[in-house]
Amino acid sequence: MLHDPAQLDLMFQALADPARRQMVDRLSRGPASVSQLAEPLAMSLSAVVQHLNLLEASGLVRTQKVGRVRTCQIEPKALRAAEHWINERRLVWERRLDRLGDFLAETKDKS
Amino acid sequence: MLHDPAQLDLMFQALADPARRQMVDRLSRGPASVSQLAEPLAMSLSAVVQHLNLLEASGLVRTQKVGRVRTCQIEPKALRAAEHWINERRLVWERRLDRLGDFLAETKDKS
DNA sequence: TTGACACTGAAGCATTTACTTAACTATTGC
DNA sequence: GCAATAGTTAAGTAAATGCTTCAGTGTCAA
Repeated sequence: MLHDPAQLDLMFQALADPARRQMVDRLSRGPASVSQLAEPLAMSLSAVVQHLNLLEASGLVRTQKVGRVRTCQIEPKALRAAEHWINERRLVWERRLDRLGDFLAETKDKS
Repeated sequence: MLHDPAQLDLMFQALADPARRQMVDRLSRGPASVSQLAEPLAMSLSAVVQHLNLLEASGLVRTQKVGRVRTCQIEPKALRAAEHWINERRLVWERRLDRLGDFLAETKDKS
């Protein structure tokens, strides 16, 4: 379910926005309420809630409401999925380059 | 220069689109021309060029034109930068959880 | 040199995004 | 109870995005 392309789509889209990345950054240092998340951002609380909803839909952030405060925290599994996608592609490419290097070295030896 | 926030912004934004991720995926398996990139995509060549320009501006893809064909390839350094951003945040969070776990285990011992 | 090929660029258009404000609900502390 | 707090929801809007089509520009091959 974590490698579901639709979910991956939501995650990368969520990470595409600077404000949302700032929120993720803040949350990486520990849980926070909606207002705490909003504090450093130059936008209305409402806008922050909308960003937060996206982050939650993407699976990157999990929240729970106790009383009137909603506490947010990072979901490292989701982060790992995005990380994994990138890593995979990079490795495929780099292995390719290695093989190419080996091939060139070999043909050079034989010349 | 790779951790320049503006560049990071462009990279995540570039990765947010499914078509562009598909292009990166294709390129991870080896270089390709614009038409080759376009082939599996259900959109005009022109649209593909526009996506490609974004990918190039983000630093994720490098291209060079020889004669009339533009050959594209992945820039693994850029991929690594995006990967690194995510990894960093995830690790900070997970280290936090570990410390919290240690703390809880300790206080439990003392009870 | 002529026609096909591989793009490129500009203009236009529909949709989505990132906000805003304003009105509202549910908790909490006094 | 009542005001302040914390968040939610809806509606509206301006700008950005992801396309399209069409009219090019070079390059190559016969």
